[in-house]
Amino acid sequence: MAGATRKALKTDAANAITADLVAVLVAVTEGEPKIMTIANDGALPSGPFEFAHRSLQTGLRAWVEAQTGHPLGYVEQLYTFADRGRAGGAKSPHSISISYLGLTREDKVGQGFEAHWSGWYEYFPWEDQRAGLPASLAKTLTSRLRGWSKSAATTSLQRERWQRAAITFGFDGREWNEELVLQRYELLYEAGLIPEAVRDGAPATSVIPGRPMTGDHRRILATGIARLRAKIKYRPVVFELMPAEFTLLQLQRSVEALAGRLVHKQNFRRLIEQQQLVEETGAIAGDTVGRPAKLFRFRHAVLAERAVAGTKLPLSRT
Amino acid sequence: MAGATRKALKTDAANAITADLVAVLVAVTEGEPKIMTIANDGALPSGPFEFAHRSLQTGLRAWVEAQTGHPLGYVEQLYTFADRGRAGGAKSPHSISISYLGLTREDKVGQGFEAHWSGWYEYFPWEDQRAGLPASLAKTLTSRLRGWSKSAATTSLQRERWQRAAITFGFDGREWNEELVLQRYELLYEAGLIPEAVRDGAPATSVIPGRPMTGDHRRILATGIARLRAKIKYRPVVFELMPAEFTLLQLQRSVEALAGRLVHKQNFRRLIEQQQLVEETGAIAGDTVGRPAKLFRFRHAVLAERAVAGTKLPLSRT
DNA sequence: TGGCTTATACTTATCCTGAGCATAATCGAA
DNA sequence: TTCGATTATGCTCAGGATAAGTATAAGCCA
Repeated sequence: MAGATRKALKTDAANAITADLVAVLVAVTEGEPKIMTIANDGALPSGPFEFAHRSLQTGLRAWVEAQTGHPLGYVEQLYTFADRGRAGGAKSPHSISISYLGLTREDKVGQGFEAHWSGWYEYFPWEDQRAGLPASLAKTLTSRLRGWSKSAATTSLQRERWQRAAITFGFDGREWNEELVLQRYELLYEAGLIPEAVRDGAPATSVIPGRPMTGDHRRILATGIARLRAKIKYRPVVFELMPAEFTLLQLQRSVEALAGRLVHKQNFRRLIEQQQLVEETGAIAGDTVGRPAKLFRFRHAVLAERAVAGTKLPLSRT
Repeated sequence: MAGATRKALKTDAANAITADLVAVLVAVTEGEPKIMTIANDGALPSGPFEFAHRSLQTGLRAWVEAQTGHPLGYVEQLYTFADRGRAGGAKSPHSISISYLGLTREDKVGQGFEAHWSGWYEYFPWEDQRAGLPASLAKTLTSRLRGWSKSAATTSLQRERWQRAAITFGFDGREWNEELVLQRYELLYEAGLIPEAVRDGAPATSVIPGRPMTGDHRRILATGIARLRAKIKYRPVVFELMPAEFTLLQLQRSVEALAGRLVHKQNFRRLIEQQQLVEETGAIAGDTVGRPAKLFRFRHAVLAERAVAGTKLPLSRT
């Protein structure tokens, strides 16, 4: 073991690999969450980690800025995986993908770039539960997943499969858990219900709606969405996605867009205000219907004042 | 950008690197959290990722089993970083470290290996708040951190530094947050109060207690502890560290050992039981002082029944 | 038997959360 | 001008979760 450790410290040319940096870049515009995509919206932006980069994050920031023409704000690492077996043949040169979640505003993106913004629910239609699922999609999901369950060999396996589907998708009167984005994607993959599964060799059944992506990119996107949905509840990261000034309803709509579900308006306001996450600018929002709303800005001081502070979701059942 | 993407898909020999797998292996024995260490307890076990490994996790499992003689149970990825600049010269071959958190039981480790178990509080004495800090350590910490704050150039910078110290360490009557392990470590590093900082070029001040490690290993350990402390609250991972049968007090002691703080006994039991995390075995613990306790086992069924279930910490202020 | 230790059942006060009602302020159409 | 639609905002209320404490049970040992 000490031998193994020492060996790792030398250059081991035989085990040399390359590293790719993959970015899930998120913005929210008019209550819709967007992600930056390339390759005709079929891939997440990604670039190689090069020697010139001083660190992984530096590398990521460097080429994201080169792509969008604007600096990246909040960045956090998502996951690292080795993609042999999937992309490329079994004997292809090894490569590692290191994925990141980045938050910006859509208006920060420059012109003249191949990259552009797509709505993230195009890739995960079932994740948008704000208005409930379209009846057709709901029907498709349940019937296909029930079919998959039934196709298991033994009764107990069948029960197990259905239980898993019911938990992740909130069937049988269970609650919908918006954080299980990745679990839902993986379940659908296993069940062979998405194009990527068919591409990777699953029997070609009819596939459910939702735009696929190259390689593992939709899985990475799922990871990013899940992370973000979890994070807004205990860290004030939504504000990275908001303009400098906003109304409480705009803030609420952004949170709802990310979480994919509606929240109780009054309780939402109570939480935001009692946590002192925002302060009034004194100005009033123009061009609105109904009673005009006060404008607020994020109180950057909270970052220094407290270790934790989030936007809990006061969920509404309606 | 499309160019950059395509470039990443080819082998770029010039940017080839090697990847190391680093493990934070945790066990809890008699109410003390332990980690597996090598190199005279100065390093975490680590091994190279090799072509023979089908995936990163497979690689990790492979050589951990080779080291301990026993299979690894729960494993989760922690963080990936490129270590140029720190270890090795600026022009040394690039290498990436991918770190993992693994949970086992101490009795599972075989004999005849260099690796062995050390208490994790040897590396982070200030993280054990179960009996409060030893007065001497508490005094050292506050005075050194106050000194660091005072050494800032401007008054506002001084205030900022002290506020940060107060938040992460719970000074000035603030609450101690057991999850801020990494933030505390990084603060101490910045303040030049730990050996690693001096090694990396900080002015050689007198250093606070706590055993250092090679390279970034203590930082990785901090990441692992933080992750585990957060995770036990919403996923039933403590049970990975428990024997098959245990009393509720033993379970409580394990949780307290990991969290570094005490919990309210009665409320702890209520939480565990109402969540139906455990079931009675029917047996009674022997060789105890006081009234004998019932033995329990983990209800593995909860993993299938629910998406989330944790061991919330009913903290006691005493 | 009394004292020590741990286990376990209950009680209580407080705070948090979900939910709903009521009122205010604006615009536009009748 | 008034009514309705729409959004903003203040307030109440019931139920549940939480923190903390009290009380009792069941062993061991001197």
